Amino acid sequence: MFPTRGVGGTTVRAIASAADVSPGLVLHHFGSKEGLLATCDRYVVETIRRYKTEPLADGSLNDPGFLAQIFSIAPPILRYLGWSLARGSDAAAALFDEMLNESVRMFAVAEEQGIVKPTDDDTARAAVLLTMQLGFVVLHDHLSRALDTDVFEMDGLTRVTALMMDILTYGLFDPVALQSTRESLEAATEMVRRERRDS
Amino acid sequence: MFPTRGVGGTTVRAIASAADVSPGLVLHHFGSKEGLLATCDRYVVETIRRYKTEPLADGSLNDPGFLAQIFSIAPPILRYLGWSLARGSDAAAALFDEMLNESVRMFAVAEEQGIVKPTDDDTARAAVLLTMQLGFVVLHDHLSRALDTDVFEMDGLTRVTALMMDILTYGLFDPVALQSTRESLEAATEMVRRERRDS
DNA sequence: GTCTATATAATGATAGAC
DNA sequence: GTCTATCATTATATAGAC
Repeated sequence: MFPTRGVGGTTVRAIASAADVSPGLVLHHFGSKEGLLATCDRYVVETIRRYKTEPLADGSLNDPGFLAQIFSIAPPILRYLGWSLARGSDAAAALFDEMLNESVRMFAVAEEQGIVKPTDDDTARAAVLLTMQLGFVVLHDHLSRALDTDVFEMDGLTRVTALMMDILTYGLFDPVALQSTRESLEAATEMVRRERRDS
Repeated sequence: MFPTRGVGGTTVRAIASAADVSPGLVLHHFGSKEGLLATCDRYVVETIRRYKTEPLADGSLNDPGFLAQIFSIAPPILRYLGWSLARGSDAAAALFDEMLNESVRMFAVAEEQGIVKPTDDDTARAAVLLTMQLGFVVLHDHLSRALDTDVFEMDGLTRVTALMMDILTYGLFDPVALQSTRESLEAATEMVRRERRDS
């Protein structure tokens, strides 16, 4: 209910009623609404941790059995994760950081093997990549609307993953565009710096 | 205040106090808290629309003067946009759809020019790309933490944009990994389909 | 563990004066 | 346009019985 109605929009009463217990019991267990929220955050993050972190972090979705499991639990868990990541819960932040470390480590290995080209900015590259990969988890609603499929259900998830891997493998922008973007960025930065210096 | 404290956590009183007016006046103007929220949503989306949509949608950041402007207004606007996109406001959804259309159109042109290779799934590719590009807007907090810079400020924004363009131009995964991922996905999908058929 | 009943506090919204 | 005062509602949380 939290991702759907928001934390303010989700009342203890509604939770209790959905669980077919009294509001008092909910508070008795979790201490407070905040306590319940934190427990939910931890539960979801733990679940994902348990089902392995790497597949999302490095894109190496390579075990069919594992994937099949993912498919079955995915929708509600992913929905909550996206929401949790967006609001910046402690648990989600910790998970993000773990995934980033994992990713950096794997890139270091891949670089050594000459599979990816080295950068002078590894952490940043891995971090940007991670936000790109997690983008669809957070924006699943918009993506689902655009594709007219629930991207957290098996078919949608497969389709999106394949598309994403393809983009991240071959790229799709023109090198010329990249160059001109770089130049524009530099020019703009200079422009602003000068303005700021002058004032 | 909405992106920072959430809609439930932002009271009309707090808003009024920040604006140095009475709570009554706020409600008098916007009718209700919901009304104010919707107005904020529209304002931000309108602002972005005015400062052009394309740069985010297609990555063609090519006008230094425009970029310089963006830098100056970016932080609060982008923060609100990310939040708005994540909670799925109507205004943000509309903006997403517009950006997607724009992107699809540009890809069609680019394909004709042979700059990007054709796909059998254009809309989906553009949509996935868009969620990847917007990922950092929604996850800016985590990215900023990882890079130890505010990615909505000029320097961070420049750095992230350059990195993202690079990834989207040259890619960085190994084609071998792509192939094995595809096979795994297919195998997993088959596995689940069989299971579902049997039960 | 579970419920009912209740305390307390805070919120969105309204009414009416200036 | 703007304020003050206030209402009515609703929410979280507590206390105590079973």
